[in-house]
Amino acid sequence: MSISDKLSPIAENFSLKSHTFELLRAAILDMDIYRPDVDLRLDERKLAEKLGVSRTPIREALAQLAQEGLVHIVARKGVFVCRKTREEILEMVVTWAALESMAARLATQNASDAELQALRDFAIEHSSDVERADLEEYSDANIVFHQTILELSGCQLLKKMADTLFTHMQAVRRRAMGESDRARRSVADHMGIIDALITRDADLASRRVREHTMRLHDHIAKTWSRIEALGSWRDLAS
Amino acid sequence: MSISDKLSPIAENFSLKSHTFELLRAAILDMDIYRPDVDLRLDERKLAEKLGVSRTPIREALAQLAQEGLVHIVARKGVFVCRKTREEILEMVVTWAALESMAARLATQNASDAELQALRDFAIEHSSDVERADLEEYSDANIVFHQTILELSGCQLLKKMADTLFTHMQAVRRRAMGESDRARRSVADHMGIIDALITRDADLASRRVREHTMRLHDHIAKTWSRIEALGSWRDLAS
DNA sequence: ACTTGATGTGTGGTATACCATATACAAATG
DNA sequence: CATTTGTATATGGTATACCACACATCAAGT
Repeated sequence: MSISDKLSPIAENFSLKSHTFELLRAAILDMDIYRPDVDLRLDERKLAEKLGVSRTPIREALAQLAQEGLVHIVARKGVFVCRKTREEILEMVVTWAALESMAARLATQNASDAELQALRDFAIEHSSDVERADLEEYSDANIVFHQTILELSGCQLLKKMADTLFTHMQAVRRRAMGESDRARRSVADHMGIIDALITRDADLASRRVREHTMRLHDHIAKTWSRIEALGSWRDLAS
Repeated sequence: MSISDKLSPIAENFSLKSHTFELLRAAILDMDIYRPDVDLRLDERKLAEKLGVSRTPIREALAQLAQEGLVHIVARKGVFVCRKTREEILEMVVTWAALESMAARLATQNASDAELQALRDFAIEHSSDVERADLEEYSDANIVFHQTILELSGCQLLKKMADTLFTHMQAVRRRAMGESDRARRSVADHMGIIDALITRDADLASRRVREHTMRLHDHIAKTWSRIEALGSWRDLAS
């Protein structure tokens, strides 16, 4: 191990573009875009000034964010943070269900007994979060649970696409996971999923994951009529 | 209908960036990136000169293409067209199966009888292509068939993500759909899928779509050992 | 009062200049 | 001859200047 081995990662693959991209991405995901009074417009020059860089890397980062669907760029009008409609959110959940149910199917085939056992232990351990009404904690565990299934599928693309959907729904999730009876149901669902995985029942695991996620879908469909009223960037297209 | 309705789309939402993006995208998808001798490097200045624009829109378009996974940008090294490994291609097929099987499930619920009947007619009509050994024609019909299922799901996100995967596999598909016995099997599969859709059997339709697509997966897994040898952009990361 | 047009300002789109690094090659050194 | 080091050049990264358009404001005319 020479000294160069330790130093090489420094400044490797760094650029203001990618740095700006990460920064803006995090900032956008962090903001509560569904509050009616937030300003969705992003001013390139102000962003450039705030970040202490020129407009060029800002614009390149924004182009990437637009490709990812986080912002919407209208030529000669401006760039706006994308506020998702209720229908778009529902579609994201459906697509997520599609990806994760396939992941579960693959996991029955690719995951080791040890990995599944570890997942089971983890789920049991955090099931008490719900009893203690520690929903914050459980929400995190819940995310880890689902990410683990994607991971155990062995298909990186499935995980990557699901992760993208996940981050898009981050602002939404803060509100979705609400009442403790939904959490309680969630715990039961998770145990059912794990059982199916451990018994290597691909069809059952796949089905249970799908139905579990679709319950979230139905819940959002029923309880979220208000986002609709806020409108989205589409209103700008006259 | 006033005259302004007809004229409004002119120059609406046009920018050299988006134009360049489309152009480069089409060009990349059109090139046969798996020939060992092709140059995967894209020179910004040469591209700018060829397209008669400055580097700025080129770079913004390239940033978007990188986000989509079509090219890989290495800081201060260059931008290279992404050559997919066999494993990545297989993962794309798996993910595609996940998306389309969910689409089929939804289609049993959302598609009208008329739409399914039209799909059936279309499939029957083009089943003769295989008999006539017109695989070119059948390949196109095959694509339309699958796109229609995505369409009938009523979930635009499913279709959009599947379409993205589709275009990524375009260069691959030219080689995959080969022997006529695979095409014949494909016809039978399609009819089975349509039957399941018409009888509104969600589980069956979903399963048949998945198994149909996974047959392509297994076929690629068996017959494509050579792409592996070509290497990819990853070789550039020393 | 309403419409229409001129004008000014702000913002995004594009071009270009300049900087830093990677790379190749040449020259120097042992 | 091998190794190293300087240097030239090409190329990507960044900053900046400038342009065109959108929009607001206001003035003039009807």
